[in-house]
Amino acid sequence: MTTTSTPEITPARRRNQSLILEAAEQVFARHGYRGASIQAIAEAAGLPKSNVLYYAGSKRELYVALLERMMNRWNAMLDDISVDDDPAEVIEAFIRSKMALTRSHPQGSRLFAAEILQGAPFLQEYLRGELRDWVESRARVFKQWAARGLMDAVDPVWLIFLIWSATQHYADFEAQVLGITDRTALAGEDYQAITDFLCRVILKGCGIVSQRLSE
Amino acid sequence: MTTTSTPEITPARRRNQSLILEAAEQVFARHGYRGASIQAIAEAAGLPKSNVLYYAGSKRELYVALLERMMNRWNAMLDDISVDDDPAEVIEAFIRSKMALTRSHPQGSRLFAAEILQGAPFLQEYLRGELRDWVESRARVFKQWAARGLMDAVDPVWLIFLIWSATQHYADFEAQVLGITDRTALAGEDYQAITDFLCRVILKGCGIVSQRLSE
DNA sequence: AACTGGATTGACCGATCGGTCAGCTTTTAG
DNA sequence: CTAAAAGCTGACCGATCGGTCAATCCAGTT
Repeated sequence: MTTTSTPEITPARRRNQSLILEAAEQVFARHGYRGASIQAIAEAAGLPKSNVLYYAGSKRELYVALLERMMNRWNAMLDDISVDDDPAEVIEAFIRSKMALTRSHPQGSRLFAAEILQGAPFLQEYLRGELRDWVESRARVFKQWAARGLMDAVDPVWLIFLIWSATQHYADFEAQVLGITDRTALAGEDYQAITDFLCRVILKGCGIVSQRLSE
Repeated sequence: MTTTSTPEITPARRRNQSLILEAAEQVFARHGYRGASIQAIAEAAGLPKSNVLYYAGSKRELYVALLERMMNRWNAMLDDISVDDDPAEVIEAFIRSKMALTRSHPQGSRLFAAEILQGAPFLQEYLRGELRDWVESRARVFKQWAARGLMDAVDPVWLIFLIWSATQHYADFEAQVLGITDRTALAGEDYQAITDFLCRVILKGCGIVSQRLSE
């Protein structure tokens, strides 16, 4: 009620909350919901366990807050499309923005993967609601493009899953990618090369001719 | 005495070991190493906790045994190739066998994913050794094919990751796939359609002309 | 100086964790 | 048959789990 209007409400509060969120995202992503312990999160944040619970409320609330933050990032990426758009542009932008999300928020991506791996107990509703609707609306446009001869008549849903999986892979399986390529981290140019590769193969593979991707 | 006329060496032993392995694979895949509890495994197997430990020895031993079983399945899939082989045949067989593994052993695939998600603490050596060698040998052949004009000059390692991720997705993200497609399980014809889709898009996307994939 | 309301944390709770072990039952060997 | 071996499991152990709480701390305000 009696909110201090103009200045900073709580200087240290935001800092600690941010510390906790980042630490929790890391631990939940690595060990899943059950495997994560508040003690481990507290140590990663450099705070006592009680302080983590003071800000987070409970383990469940903390986990849900992290999922919501990640789904907001995800939703911010999903803009609408129309039949009159250029398939090449739309699908390339789709691949690039998904890859950018994977790259900018690898922990969040892995958190999402861990949630799905354990059967999506907290995201069932989102998957069967919002996300399904979004996929179906895209699928309809893809089919219209195919009918107009702008791309091959591939199943749009499998295509969307292909793009999701191929990009998501570089967050979820980072340990494998780094181990096999003998790196300690993927550089910006690596992400650039991978994104270009995926755009090229997927667009060509679906018979989408792009005037912007020369070669 | 009059129990079995069949000459099995250990009747109940194999049965219980099998029960435990299947139950453990399910629980480890869902909740990761730390999140899995022996109690949960025991309940899934329908045995008392002590009995699980009697056969498994320890949680770690059980987990390692499951990883080894899965890596054996994986290795059984990896046959050698030569420059003189047909790229279309080899890569299509690659996609199909990887998809068959995903389909026949989804729990094992998810177990592998959970292991990689937590930073591959038990599989580091395998990834940086055997598997890296295998990828590099394949990569060399792919490059030779490209030099001979049999396929586009794409980076072979990104291509291998594309195939792995696109197929692995249908085990690891099964909950998402089922939620979005409004199914309770993927049917055999679904797997058939997805596999055909992936072969078609990836082969075409890499500029590999196959005489067997008509249309 | 006294007051105050949020921030902080050590101590503690019952539940569950992985693992041990003594003792029971069942199977096998002689 | 008996005895030894193997299979099995309830009871229990110290450690850790998520969570609570009372006590303390601290920056403003009066």
